[in-house]
Amino acid sequence: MLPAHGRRHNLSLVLQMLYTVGAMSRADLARRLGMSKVTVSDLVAELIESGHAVELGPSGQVRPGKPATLVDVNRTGLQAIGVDLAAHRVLRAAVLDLDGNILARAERPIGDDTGDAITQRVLELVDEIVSAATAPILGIGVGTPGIVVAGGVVDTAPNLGWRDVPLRDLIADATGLPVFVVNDADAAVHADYTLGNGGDDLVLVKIGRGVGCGLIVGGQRVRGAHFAAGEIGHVTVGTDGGAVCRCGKTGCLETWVSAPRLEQALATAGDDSPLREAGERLGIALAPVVAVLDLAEVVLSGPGHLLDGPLRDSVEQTLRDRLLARPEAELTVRIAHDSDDIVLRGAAVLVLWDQLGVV
Amino acid sequence: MLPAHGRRHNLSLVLQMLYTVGAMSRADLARRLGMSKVTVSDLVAELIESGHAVELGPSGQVRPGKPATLVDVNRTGLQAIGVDLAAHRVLRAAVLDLDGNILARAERPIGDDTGDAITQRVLELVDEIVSAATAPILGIGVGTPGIVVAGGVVDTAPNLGWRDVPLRDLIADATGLPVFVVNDADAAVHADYTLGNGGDDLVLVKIGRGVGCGLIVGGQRVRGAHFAAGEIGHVTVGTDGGAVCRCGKTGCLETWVSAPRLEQALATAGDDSPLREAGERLGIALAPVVAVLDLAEVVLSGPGHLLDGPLRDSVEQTLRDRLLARPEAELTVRIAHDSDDIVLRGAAVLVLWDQLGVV
DNA sequence: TAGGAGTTAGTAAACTTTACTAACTCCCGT
DNA sequence: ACGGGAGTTAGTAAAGTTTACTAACTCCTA
Repeated sequence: MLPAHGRRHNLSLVLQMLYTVGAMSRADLARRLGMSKVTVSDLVAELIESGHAVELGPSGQVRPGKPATLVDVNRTGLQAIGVDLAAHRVLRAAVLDLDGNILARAERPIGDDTGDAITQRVLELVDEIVSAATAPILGIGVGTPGIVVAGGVVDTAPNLGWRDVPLRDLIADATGLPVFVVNDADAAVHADYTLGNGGDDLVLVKIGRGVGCGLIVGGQRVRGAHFAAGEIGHVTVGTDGGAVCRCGKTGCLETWVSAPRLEQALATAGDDSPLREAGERLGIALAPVVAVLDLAEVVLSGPGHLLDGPLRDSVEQTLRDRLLARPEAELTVRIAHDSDDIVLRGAAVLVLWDQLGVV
Repeated sequence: MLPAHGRRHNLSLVLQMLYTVGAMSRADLARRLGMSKVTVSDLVAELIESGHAVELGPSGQVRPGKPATLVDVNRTGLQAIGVDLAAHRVLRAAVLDLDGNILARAERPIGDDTGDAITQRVLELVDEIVSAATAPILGIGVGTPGIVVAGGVVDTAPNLGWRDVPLRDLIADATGLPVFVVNDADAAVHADYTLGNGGDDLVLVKIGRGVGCGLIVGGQRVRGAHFAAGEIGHVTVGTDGGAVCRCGKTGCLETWVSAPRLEQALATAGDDSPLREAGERLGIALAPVVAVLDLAEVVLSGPGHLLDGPLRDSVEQTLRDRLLARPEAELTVRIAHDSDDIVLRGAAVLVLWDQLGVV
C-alpha cells in the first residue's frame, strides 16, 4: 500500500469518529484517534476543503484556554439517495441526510409492468428523486429483490421479471452519480447495523412477498461464494413435511413465512396459530445458523402486525429450545425499527460506507 | 494509521506473494505488487535482514538483460510448532516448516488425567517439541477442544476438565515464544483453507468425540459474538425427535454424529445405515447454514472409514434435496486431506498468519 | 498567570522518480 | 569462431514528494 492509502484511511477514521460520536474539536479528535494535533488539523482541513466536514463554531464549553472550535461531518450539507425496489407493488425512493433522516420521497406504482418496463420506471423514479435533492448528492443506493452479483448486475429478480440487468451502470449512466446496488435484505441489515445500533454479529430476516435475510458477521457484511448469501426462503425446514412450494419442493421456509401466506392463513384459521407456527419454523431454520455463527441478535423486519407478537415470541422460544443454554451468550430476538423505510435507509447507508468510509 | 503501519503491510504483501506464488526476482515482485523496484528492493533487504526471506541465486532463465536473483520466503530456515489437544486420548505436537510439512513429532497419553494434570502434561509436551526444532521458531499454535475467548483463554473444555485456563500465557511464559490458541475445528479449517486449497467460503465439520465446525466466510475466519462460532453439536436437528443427549436435550446433532456414537451404532446395526442417517442429519443441520452464507464447500474431517462413503454421500444428497437447485452455485462436499494431522497443521498455519502476515 | 487550542517550522520515515552501473543476450563484421 | 557494439533488464544511489511526527510559538480565556 502507498502513503496515499494510509492518508485515505486516516481521513475515513476522522469521518467515522465524527459520524458516530458527533461534533468535537481537533484536539479531541487527536486524543481519541491517537494522532498528533497537527495531523488531525491537516486531515480536517482537507475534509473541509472537500465539503465532507464543517466547522460549527466555538464549543461554548467553559474552561481555561483558547475556546475549542467544533467540527462535524457535513450532516446537512450532503445527501444520499435511497431506492427500494422490494416494496409491495410500488417502487420507492428518498433523499436522506447523513443521519438517515428522510427529507423527500417519491413513488411509482408497478401496475402490471414487468421486465424492461420496470427498468424504465426505475430510471424515471431516480430522475425525479435526484431532482428533489437540496444539497450535493454523495451517491445512489438501491435495494432490490433477488441476487446481485459483482458490478451491480441483478442476476435474477423473478418478482420484477428481471434477468441479468446491469442496474448499477444503467443508473450511473443516467445520473452521473456513484451507484451501489444490493439485495434488499442486505440493505435492511446495514440500516439496522448502522442506524439501529445493531451489534457485530446479527442476522436480519426480512419478510415480504418472500423471505430473505441479511447478515453481519464480525462487523462485516456477508456476500457469499455466488453473491447469494441470505437466500433462506427455499430451504426445507424440519423433517415432518409441509406444503408444496412454488419452487416445486416441499416444506420450504417460505411456505410458512411470507406475508401473503401469513395473511391468508390468518384469515382461514381465525386465531393466531399460523403466527406461532411460522415463528417456530423460522426458529427451526435459524437455530443452526445462530449456533454456527455464534450470533448475538436475530432481527425481524416486515409488517409489524404479523411479526411483533406470537411470531417473535415463538422464534425466541424455539431458538431457546433448540440451542444449548449458555447464560453468558444471551441471544436477542427483536423487531427492526421502521420496517417500511428500512431498505431506503439501508441503501443510503451503503452510500455512506463506500463514499465516506463511514461505518 | 502511521507510515510504519503501511510499511508493515507491505512487508506482509511481499511475504504473501512469495509464499503463495513461490520464488521470484525483486523486479517480478515489483511488477506483481504495483510498487517501484526500489521499494521492493528495500523491503526484501529488511526481510533478509530479519531472516524471513532468503536469496536463492540466479534464476537460470535465459533472456536478454541482467540475470535475475531469486528471493523466497525462508521455507526451510524457519519453523513453527503445532499442538493438537483434541486427538483421541493423546496430546500431540509437531515441528513444521513453512509449507506445513511435519519435521518432528511428540506425543503424550492423557491416561486418567484431567484438569491441572493435563495442563502440566501440555507444558511438558511443548517443552519436548520446542527442543526438537532445528531452526528458529516463529511461534506455537495450539488447537484445543472447547471455547477459546480473547487472550487465548480456554473458557470451557469439558473433555479436558478445563475451565478458564489461560493457556496462551501459560505456554508463552514457559517458552518465551509467541503463542496462538484456537478451537480445534478452527485450526482444521485454516489448514484446509491455506494448505488444502480451500475457497473463500467454506465450512469444515470436524467429527471426533463430539462434533464442531470451523468457518471461513469471505476469506475471513469467523469467531462469533461470544467466541463460540462453530458450536453445532448441541443444536436440535429436525422435528421428529431423537435420542437424549448428554447435555439433557433431545435430538442434538451429536447424538447422531460423533465418532463414539457412530462406532457403537455400526457395531449394533450390522450394516451402514447409521452412516447414512448420520449424513442425513448433518445435511439437515447444515442446509440453512449453507444457504444463508452461500457457501461453496462443505469439508468433512475425521476418521476416514466413518466419513468417506455413505455418510459423505448422504450429506451431499440431503443438501441437494433441501436447498434450491442453482446450477451455477455448485456445492462441493469433500473429505479433508490428512485428517489425523489437520489440527497440527492448522495450528501452525495460524502462526504463519499472525507472525508473517502470510495468508 | 497558567493552561489548552490551534498553527507554523522543521524532521523522520516511507514511498517515488530519475539516473546510473552491472550483467547479460543478440547481432554482425572480421 | 571470436570480439565488440547495441540493446535490454536487474538492481542500486541520489534526489524529491508525501504523510506522519515533535518543537516552538501565538492566541485566548478563566
